[in-house]
Amino acid sequence: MVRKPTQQRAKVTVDTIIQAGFIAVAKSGMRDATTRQIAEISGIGVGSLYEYFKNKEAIYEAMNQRFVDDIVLMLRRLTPELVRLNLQDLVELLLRNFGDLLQRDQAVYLKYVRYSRYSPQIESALMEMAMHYVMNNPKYLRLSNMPTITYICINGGIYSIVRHLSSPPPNVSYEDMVHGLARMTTSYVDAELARLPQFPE
Amino acid sequence: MVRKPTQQRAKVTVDTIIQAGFIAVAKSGMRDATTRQIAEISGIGVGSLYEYFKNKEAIYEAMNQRFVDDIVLMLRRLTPELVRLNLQDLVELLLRNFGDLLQRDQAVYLKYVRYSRYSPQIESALMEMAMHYVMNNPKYLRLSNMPTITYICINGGIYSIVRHLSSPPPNVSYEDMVHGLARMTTSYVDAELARLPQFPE
Amino acid sequence: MVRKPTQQRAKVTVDTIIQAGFIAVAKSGMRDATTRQIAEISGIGVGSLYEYFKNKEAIYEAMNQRFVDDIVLMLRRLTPELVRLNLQDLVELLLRNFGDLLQRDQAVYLKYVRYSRYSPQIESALMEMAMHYVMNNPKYLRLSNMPTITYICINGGIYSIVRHLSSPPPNVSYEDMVHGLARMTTSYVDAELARLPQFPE
Amino acid sequence: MVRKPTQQRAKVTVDTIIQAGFIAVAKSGMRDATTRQIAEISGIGVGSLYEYFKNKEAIYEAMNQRFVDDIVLMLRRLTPELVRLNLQDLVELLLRNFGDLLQRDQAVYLKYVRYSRYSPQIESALMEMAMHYVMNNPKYLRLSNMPTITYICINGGIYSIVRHLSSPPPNVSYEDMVHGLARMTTSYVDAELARLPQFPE
DNA sequence: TATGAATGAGAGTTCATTCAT
DNA sequence: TATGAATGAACTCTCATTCAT
Repeated sequence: MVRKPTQQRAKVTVDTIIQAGFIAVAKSGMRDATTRQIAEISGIGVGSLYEYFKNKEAIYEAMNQRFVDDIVLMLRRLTPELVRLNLQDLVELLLRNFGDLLQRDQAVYLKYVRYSRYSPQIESALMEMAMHYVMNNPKYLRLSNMPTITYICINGGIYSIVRHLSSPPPNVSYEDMVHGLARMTTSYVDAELARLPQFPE
Repeated sequence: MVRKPTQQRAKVTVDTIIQAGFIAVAKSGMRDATTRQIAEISGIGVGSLYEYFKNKEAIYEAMNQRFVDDIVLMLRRLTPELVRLNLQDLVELLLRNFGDLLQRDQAVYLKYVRYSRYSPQIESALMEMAMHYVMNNPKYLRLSNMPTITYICINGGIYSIVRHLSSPPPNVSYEDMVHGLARMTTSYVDAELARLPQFPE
Repeated sequence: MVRKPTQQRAKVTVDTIIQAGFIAVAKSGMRDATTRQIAEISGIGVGSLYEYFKNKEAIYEAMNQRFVDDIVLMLRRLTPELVRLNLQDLVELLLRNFGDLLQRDQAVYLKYVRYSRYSPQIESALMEMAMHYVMNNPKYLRLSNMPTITYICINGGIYSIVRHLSSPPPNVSYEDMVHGLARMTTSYVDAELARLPQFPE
Repeated sequence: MVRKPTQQRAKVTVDTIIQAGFIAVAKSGMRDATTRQIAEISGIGVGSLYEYFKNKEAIYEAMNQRFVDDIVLMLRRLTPELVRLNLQDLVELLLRNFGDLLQRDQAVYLKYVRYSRYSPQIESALMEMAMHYVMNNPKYLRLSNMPTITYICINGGIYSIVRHLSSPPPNVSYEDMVHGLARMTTSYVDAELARLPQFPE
């Protein structure tokens, strides 16, 4: 208790740098953000950056990891609740949480997401959640083209929301988007279920 | 008649540079593509680049314009045919044409699209096409939330296709994507129509 | 004749840079000479350095090559004359020429030689000369320990001269050195000859 | 009596740092050895380096001093024995001791010697030894060009040995070197004696 | 006294842009 | 008009040195 644990001080500094990285990228874009800029925003010297990260690329990698971790964490936390909802509510809750994540902290994630490479970890977390959902709602088990449906709804949904948040058009509100995407998903899934030969739900 | 008019020679050189720009960006990414590289691919001197473009940014802008123009041109050409199709076929034809455009010339557009900013011109062209379609298929006039539907289907559809072409997952084929997106669109639209109070079609 | 050949202009610039490199190293030492300094002395921009050399190390390598080439050239030019002299005169002529080479151009070579790695090319050129000499003076053929003698006389001689030129002691003149090294060589060789069993020369 | 006097503890640390300096320079060269590296090898913190030395340069100076001291010490210890030997044996004994010094402790001195500036202290110690030798062997008193002879034999001898140890050539053994240098010295000195006008020994 | 995290000047290097030819 | 050698601002990264603990 006398002196601060080295471990923790370093952790804080690393966090500060990563956060500064997001701010710099949000401000200047990934291409034009400089190590000096990141150092300045962090409030530390350029040299210190290199005490914690091998090089600039390593900062970007840590940023990406942070982003991915935050999304995965959100998904894991939400899953127990999601699996109990109907599809419409699931999509709405998911999108709202996703939107909030993107917009917190001056929307740095929203601005960053443009530069982020697609992460298999996010993919896995989403798949895991989907599997839990299907296990709780076995009627969807009959859908043979689940992968396609999932791929389309997830990618289309995420991108639509991101794009909408980034530059919202005048005639479509965020509420419209959330409802719309939820309805798109449910109607698509229902239509696919309806096409199945027998035993309609 | 012996030598080509200056105007046209210049046009050809500009085209060459733009095409070289796409190749350079496809190869090195937008951040790492250099003017030297573009000049080399073009087969002209670095200095000459600046005869035709104010600076590097101007080349990127011209590239974006070329990309946008090609898409808009494709849309305009396709519209007369599209408006006569049912929704399912419309989406499929549109996506196939879009996919072809992205993949031609060593898929430079596909690699470029990651860096392209969203264009209101493409938006307009799509809206225009949609309007023509609705005028030819008046039943859709009753949909009050057309903007939302369009926004979602267009953005979601385009992004899903781009992502799929860029890194196709093992368990979803391109055919699956095209059919799936078409079905997603139709079922979504049909569901919205079904929700309308009276006079079902 | 109308325009300067590109080849030659480049050659001149490369030479200028190499020469500037020697001046910079002479002034600041190899460790503290900077690319900026070399550029300034050359009278060209920093960037231009990299038009002609991959990196700083490449400049140092070119400097070393230049140094080696100059010594080898001197040796080759001198050989026909040297082989006709007696040992005493050979050593004196060689050392004087070597001394002049080191001291020309503000003695940049003399200051540089401290940092130069030993070159097999110089070694070869000296050996070649020695072989020519022995062929013209067959009595030395009887020396079985020629390699040792050569190694000692060459290394010892060169280093003594370099050190003397770099910081001459008050009580030994350059003339003393030249004579002394010549006499050292001859008496050493003569002594070795004298030790041989029979047929004194 | 329980804990060592501060004075001595400091002495030990200084020694450790100097030794670490030699190891670092042997490993990375004088240009690329860093204070961090020296601290690491020492097993002490970077900051502590500056408790004992004003700056990096001071460490290098202490290293040089240590090197010089070791050589001078060796010379002083050897002198009583040397002055009783003939020239041939003197040179051989001296060179063998010098060679051993350079090669002990992973040959750090041998690797360091390349960077060491020439020391007047070593010079003096050698001169002192030479003077003792001449006083014990008065026949050499007649040599008027003693300084030149000494300068040449010492510099040439030392450098030849250092270079040979650093990269031994295939056809000259260390024994060859020691004998050769001894013979070179004796024959040179004898020849100079022989040139003197009268009273041959 | 001992530490090592923090510092920032300055290193090597790149590259969009210019301009004499 | 076409060129590419020349430029230098600005980048990433290193490391001798400091200082709060």
